Amino acid sequence: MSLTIYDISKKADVSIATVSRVLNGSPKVKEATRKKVMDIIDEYGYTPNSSARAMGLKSMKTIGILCADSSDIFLAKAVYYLEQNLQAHGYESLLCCTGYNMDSKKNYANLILSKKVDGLILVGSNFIGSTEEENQYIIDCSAKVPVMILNASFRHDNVYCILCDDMNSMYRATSEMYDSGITDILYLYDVLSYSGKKKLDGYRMAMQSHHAPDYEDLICKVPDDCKSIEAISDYVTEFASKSRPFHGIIAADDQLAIAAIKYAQKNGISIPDDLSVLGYNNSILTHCCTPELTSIDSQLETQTRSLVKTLLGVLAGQEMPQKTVFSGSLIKRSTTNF
Amino acid sequence: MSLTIYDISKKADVSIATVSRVLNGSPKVKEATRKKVMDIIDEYGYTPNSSARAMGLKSMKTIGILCADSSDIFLAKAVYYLEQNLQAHGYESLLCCTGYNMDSKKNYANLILSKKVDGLILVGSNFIGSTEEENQYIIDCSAKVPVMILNASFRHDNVYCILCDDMNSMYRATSEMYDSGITDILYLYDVLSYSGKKKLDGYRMAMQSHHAPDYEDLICKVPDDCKSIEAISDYVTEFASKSRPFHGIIAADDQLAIAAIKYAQKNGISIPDDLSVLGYNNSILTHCCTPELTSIDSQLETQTRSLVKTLLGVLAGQEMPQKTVFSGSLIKRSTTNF
DNA sequence: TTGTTTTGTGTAAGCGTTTACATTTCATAT
DNA sequence: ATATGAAATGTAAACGCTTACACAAAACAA
Repeated sequence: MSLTIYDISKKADVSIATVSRVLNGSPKVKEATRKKVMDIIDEYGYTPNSSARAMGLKSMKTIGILCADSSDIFLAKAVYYLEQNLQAHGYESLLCCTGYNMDSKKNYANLILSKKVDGLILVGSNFIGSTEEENQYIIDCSAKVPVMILNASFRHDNVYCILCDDMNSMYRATSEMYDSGITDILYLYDVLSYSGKKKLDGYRMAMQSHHAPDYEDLICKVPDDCKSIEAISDYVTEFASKSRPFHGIIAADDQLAIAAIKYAQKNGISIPDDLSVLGYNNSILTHCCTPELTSIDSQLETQTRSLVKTLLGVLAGQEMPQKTVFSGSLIKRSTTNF
Repeated sequence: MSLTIYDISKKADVSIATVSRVLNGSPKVKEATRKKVMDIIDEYGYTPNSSARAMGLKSMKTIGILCADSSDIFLAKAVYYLEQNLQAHGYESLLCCTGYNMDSKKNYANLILSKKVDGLILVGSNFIGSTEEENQYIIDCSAKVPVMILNASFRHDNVYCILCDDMNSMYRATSEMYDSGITDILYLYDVLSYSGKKKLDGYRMAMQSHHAPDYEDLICKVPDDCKSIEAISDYVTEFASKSRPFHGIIAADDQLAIAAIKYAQKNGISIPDDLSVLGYNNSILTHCCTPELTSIDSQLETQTRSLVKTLLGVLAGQEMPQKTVFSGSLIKRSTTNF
């Protein structure tokens, strides 16, 4: 059995309060005592029990992280950065992957409602907005702990959002492609999460403001059952066979963009001469294809740093901005000419 | 402030023991009482405090997961599967990313030694073997909780290993390439983790058993500072300019293989006609390049399922196999001819 | 009825900490 | 020496839960 603070106190011939003080770096301990206690601790290898500690402190020093699927390249990066940041500030993280089917939200109910966490981070915009019930859920959580949302906006007390201005980023990127002379741009997306909607809005806004005709015909939604790159590229092929010609594809994420590249390659379309392709997220996938993929970087690392900073501020009782917006930047590679 | 079991007991006009029993599904509660308590709980939205619960139960129902970098594609998948499996069995997971620099092992010391976890999972073979001191660390941990190691072998009491027979997988893949007529095969690797060593051994063994001449000259270690795909492919170009010709590249993981493909493309070498390329892990990257990458699948999902099953068995006091080995399978795509 | 199980519920101790408050020790000023 | 206050340490309650044990109620047998 593990040693307790009590065992240490006896061995060191002091009270448990003193041991606790040493452990917590209280200034009111004589140097000699501190050393004596520390020596015993080192010798016997005592480590505090954090459940007990949590009871005493009424805080777990733990943050819950909810994300749909931590094996998704983008989300995995986000989770990783968050984890690193939290750890650097003495917090642990409790990861919980909810999956995309929102009805199984009881899954993560467990975590949050067991309220051992001091705060909650929702990673990815797919937590927002599908149904009223879901939003209510976030509100309920925010009643117990501060809720941080990465990559989506949600206005409510005790809810803080850190995000990239996806709409604007997409607007600018689309405009840039348009201005370079490509006026028939296909927009490729799958699920319409919060940020998914914003991106689509950005595309639409850009096309509209350039008076592009009938761009709605070039908006291609990949069916839900097309998950693999191959299936997506097949779907694009099918879509292209029925739609009017296009010379640009803007995809809602890098994986879709890769599928677009595959589509072009299978159909003998040359990139970027006959077709420009643009991805989103600037993930490692951009380097894996040939030509390498132009993509929009949403500054994920900066966002996560800001998120943790905000969260710590909130936990410390400070007033913090409820919404922090970063702007994405276009990383030009070889699937585009501009 | 959150409600406690005490509040509920008063509202329901029963004792806290009864509430606790209801909560824990004890059979010795009258149906009427159970309903009364449940109604109150639902009405007021009580949720148990898991720190307190952990103190009572002397178990956190939490498993610590240690991995170097959860944003690595392979590790992220592993972590995800583990998380899912644990959750399905009522356990939570505490993720801790240690980074690759082992001297900062104090980082994860925190986690384990705070022993709130019921078990520990080490994800990835880079936890094993570099130094004696590191191994000692694992032994120390295993004295407190069962230690599960994914993807590496380590023989010790209370340590359980689940892994893929990387050596054999690599041996078979190399042999298959060799037998297809490609006898000058370059082996590309970066860090030599436990499984990294095994893979290299497998390559060597295959080359040796086929009496391939001077294959040691074709073993290419990427320097530690070559992290990006681009840097790696440049390094391969440089290596190739000095080495004798080769017509196959076997890489220790998919990312290295992608870099190999990039090398070929930059130098006008046609894949698979002039050069066959083989990756490892069968990650999503295999679908991103053109031609698509032949790779070895190490059955990660099966492994993780087995790991969790073993862990739960150990926690339940059952006798469990200390070592479970799966074998990888070659997934043939278009970077190879065989 | 009375005694004997069986079943359901309550009481209280314990889990390992933190910390307000009480107490002791010690240095300094008188 | 003695009083005084500061510094160091100890005592004990609290945190919210589980559970062994004690006890009461209900069900059954005689």
